[in-house]
Amino acid sequence: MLAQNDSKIIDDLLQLIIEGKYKENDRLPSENELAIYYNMPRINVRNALLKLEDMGYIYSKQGKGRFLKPKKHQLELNLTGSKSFTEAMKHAGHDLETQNLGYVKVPYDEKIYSKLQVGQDDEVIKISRLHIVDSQPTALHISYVSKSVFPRIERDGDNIQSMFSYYADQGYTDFSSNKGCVSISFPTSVERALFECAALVPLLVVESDCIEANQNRVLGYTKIIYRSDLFTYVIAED
Amino acid sequence: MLAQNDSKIIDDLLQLIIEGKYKENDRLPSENELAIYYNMPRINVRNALLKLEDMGYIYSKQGKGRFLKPKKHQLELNLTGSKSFTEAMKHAGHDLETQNLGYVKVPYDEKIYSKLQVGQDDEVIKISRLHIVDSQPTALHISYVSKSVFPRIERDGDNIQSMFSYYADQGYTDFSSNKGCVSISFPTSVERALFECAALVPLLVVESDCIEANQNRVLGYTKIIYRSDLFTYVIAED
DNA sequence: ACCACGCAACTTGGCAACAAGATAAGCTTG
DNA sequence: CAAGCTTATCTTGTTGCCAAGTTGCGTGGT
Repeated sequence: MLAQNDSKIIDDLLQLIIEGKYKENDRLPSENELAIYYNMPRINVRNALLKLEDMGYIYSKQGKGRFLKPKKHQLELNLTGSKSFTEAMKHAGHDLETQNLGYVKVPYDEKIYSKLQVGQDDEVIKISRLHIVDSQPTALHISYVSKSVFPRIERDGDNIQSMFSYYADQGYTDFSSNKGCVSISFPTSVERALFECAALVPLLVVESDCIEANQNRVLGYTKIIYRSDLFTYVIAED
Repeated sequence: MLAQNDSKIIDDLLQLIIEGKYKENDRLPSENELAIYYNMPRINVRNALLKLEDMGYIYSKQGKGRFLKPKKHQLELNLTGSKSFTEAMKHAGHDLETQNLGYVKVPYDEKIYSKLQVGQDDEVIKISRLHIVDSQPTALHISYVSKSVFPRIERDGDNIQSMFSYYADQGYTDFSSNKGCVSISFPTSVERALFECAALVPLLVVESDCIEANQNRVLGYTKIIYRSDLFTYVIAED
């Protein structure tokens, strides 16, 4: 599909949307109107519009039409900041709720076990929390910790809200998190359900270790998944 | 489209692809095979596969089948680094070529003019360069400078390879770039052609000012657009 | 005059039938 | 026997038709 047949219409509509030519919940031109205007079969127009819907820009109602989805207001997030996500959101005056999604024992996985610097005979627990900012699910924190470092994790797992607080509770007071690797991915259907987002909304994934300062021991490995369309990320010192 | 009919198949295939169950250029199951397996009409399977194609994971050949697209090897890029993109790539031992895509005078735009701190009567020039790393277009640098700060820009515009070098050439030796705002977007058809990428490959956009240290004057405003699937971004000190 | 019903003209949603390209097996012909 | 053509059967690509939901207008009865 080198020369795509629906790229022109996507370009045009996207530009109109980004320029703000449509207001929230405005009706877009119908499939037939666009088909006539661009002189192409309706199915191509339709595919273009479905793509825009999957990207999260518009929604559709059978029998009525297609409409501009209200734009979520953007949160500002400092990727280089030393503040945790929780602190940063609260500091910016947002209403924050954290849902603990429970924990599971993960089967042996080379990448995760080596990140935690534990042997294959150790047990690794995965703890997931969903952060809801101003009633909007925005970030999913997935942390991996080993049972050897946190023996009581299976008792505490369901109640943890912030990993950093838990580390401190367990006696690890001096630790640092090296914000590490950033990548972009698309949501799985589970993530899509949690974030209440469309299928093609890109996610920004930040992976980082948390290292205890004194003994240089790895406390945990955390993957933070952000809905990329809700944030403007900032790279700068605090 | 709350309950999507093609999400299961996308989930499954994406997991198989990411886990590496298919080798490069391996043939995936045909539309009919998947339709029978998932017990859904072929068109739904087809739409799912087209989505994967647009995401850049697979390619198709009429009459033959669908195949796993070879994965580009990932470049490492330090977002917080003080090195310029050019320096960073060369330093990592990559073959780098920069194509100057020419310059144009831009019509008045509030955001750009205010970023450059120039009046509406000033002229602003947009200079675009495409960076090709190991024969692969990877990043697009778009810089805006004003004619009042760089009077000779229209003579030099076509030959600039690196903005930083040009700033230095023009006598501005002490300047700093605050890597600022990061966001994710999708390519326009022009960008898609330049990057030789699929329609739904997310782009990572980094916007930054360059400020002259002595007089605190804004030299230029630069937007760097990266193909997000070619990089693993790193956030850390050099 | 006014209300109710129905029909017509729109909207998006879904799908089946057909077209076109590729490949391999089998038949025909020299 | 071998070369070349045909055909059957795979693959993906395209198109057109009909279903379903919504709205509004017009008509007919009260």
